[in-house]
Amino acid sequence: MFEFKVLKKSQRSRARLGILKTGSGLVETPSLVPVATQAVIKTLESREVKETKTGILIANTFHLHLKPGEKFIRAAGGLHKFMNWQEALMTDSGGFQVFSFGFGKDLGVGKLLKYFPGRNGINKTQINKGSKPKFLRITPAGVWFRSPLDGEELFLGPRESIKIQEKLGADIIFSFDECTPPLSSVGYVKEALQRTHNWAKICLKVKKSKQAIFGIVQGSRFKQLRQESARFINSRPFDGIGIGGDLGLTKEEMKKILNWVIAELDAQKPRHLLGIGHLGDIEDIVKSGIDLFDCTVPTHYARRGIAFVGLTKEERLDLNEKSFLKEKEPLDGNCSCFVCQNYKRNYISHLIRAREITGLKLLTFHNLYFFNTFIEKIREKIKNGKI
RNA sequence: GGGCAGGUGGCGGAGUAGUCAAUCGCACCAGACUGUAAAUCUGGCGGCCACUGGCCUUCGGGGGUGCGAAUCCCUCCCUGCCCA
Repeated sequence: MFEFKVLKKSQRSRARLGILKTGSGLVETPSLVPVATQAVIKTLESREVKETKTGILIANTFHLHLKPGEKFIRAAGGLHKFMNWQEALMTDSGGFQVFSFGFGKDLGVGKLLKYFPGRNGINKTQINKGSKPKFLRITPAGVWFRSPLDGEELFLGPRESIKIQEKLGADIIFSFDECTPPLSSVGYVKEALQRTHNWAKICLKVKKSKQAIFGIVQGSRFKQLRQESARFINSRPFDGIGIGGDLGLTKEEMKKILNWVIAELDAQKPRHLLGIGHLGDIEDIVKSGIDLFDCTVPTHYARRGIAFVGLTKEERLDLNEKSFLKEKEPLDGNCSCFVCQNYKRNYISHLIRAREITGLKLLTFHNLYFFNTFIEKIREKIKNGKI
């Protein structure tokens, strides 16, 4: 069962308020989708995740295929049962790993580039037509990876990804794509886009389950390719649209790219922006018309000791700093999360500095609650016609 | 009282005459992290400045020998271990 309903469209932007109905539960949109790569929000158990106002998670095909293997998860009754998460659930297809274990690893870059031409010895374009990553082999049929666990070769293509995702049994699955790096030439991206589109067709064809499936738009920072990809993916019978790949060098460029893509999409389909979601990005992407977005920032930063706080503008506290040992207030005086109601900065800082895992847990809990509350307010703003 | 070992920057610990303001680790400070990497990466870390360089003050205290010492000599103080 899958249904998406737009409840309200903003008059001031492309922002919209919606509701996503899955077999496992309702999700109010716009919504953050916290990342549970290994079928867990690191440091939290499912009941705690729910207490952070999270209603949907995304797990990862590639990682769960490697460990423990989809057959164990299927035998356990599927991901929901396996991880005791009865709410909505997505699985990412493994397409991002084509980038992160491929060119991303070779060049030591993320999908958002902080390097600029001429600096750090990196030129703007390093991936040209015919370029090949060192550690994996991209073929028209799919991708040969080397297992990061034992070095064994393994093949993941559209068929494999869908079969695995069917066994994992999330409510929403993604088509297998190639996430291109931010240093790609137009020639390379064109080539990769061919593959991604071809794989999208195969994914639709081989899927037998009743799971909803989202196609993924690629095309990097190139207008023609983004538009072409958006039209293509939009024209296929996907239940929703994912937008992936790199989104330029600046926030302005990201907005521009989202506008190119979203202008081509049917309004009734949900749009999921893959891997973006710093606090400072959220309002912008929502205004661009994004309904769902997954991001590791709240959870990943938590494990670096960073708490996100602040009523109006984003502030970060680095609890590694010794000075917090003196502070007797909660992380955020305006936050009503369990952590802010019960623990103070001094103690959390101590836990982080002492490398106690509970510190990571408290920050993870707070950050997720904080992000979800932030987005709740954005939904409120759409409802009230403010954005 | 005697013997041995040793005292280096916040801590641990290199260096044992010039290339030493002094390797390195920890701690500390600053920055980074966007379809996850359980704690990572980058930079700084004596002071001052006209800061791709220069100046000043440092290697337990004091005094020597050298053109030149954290490094050699004398002396004092302190620490650890062993003997009495």
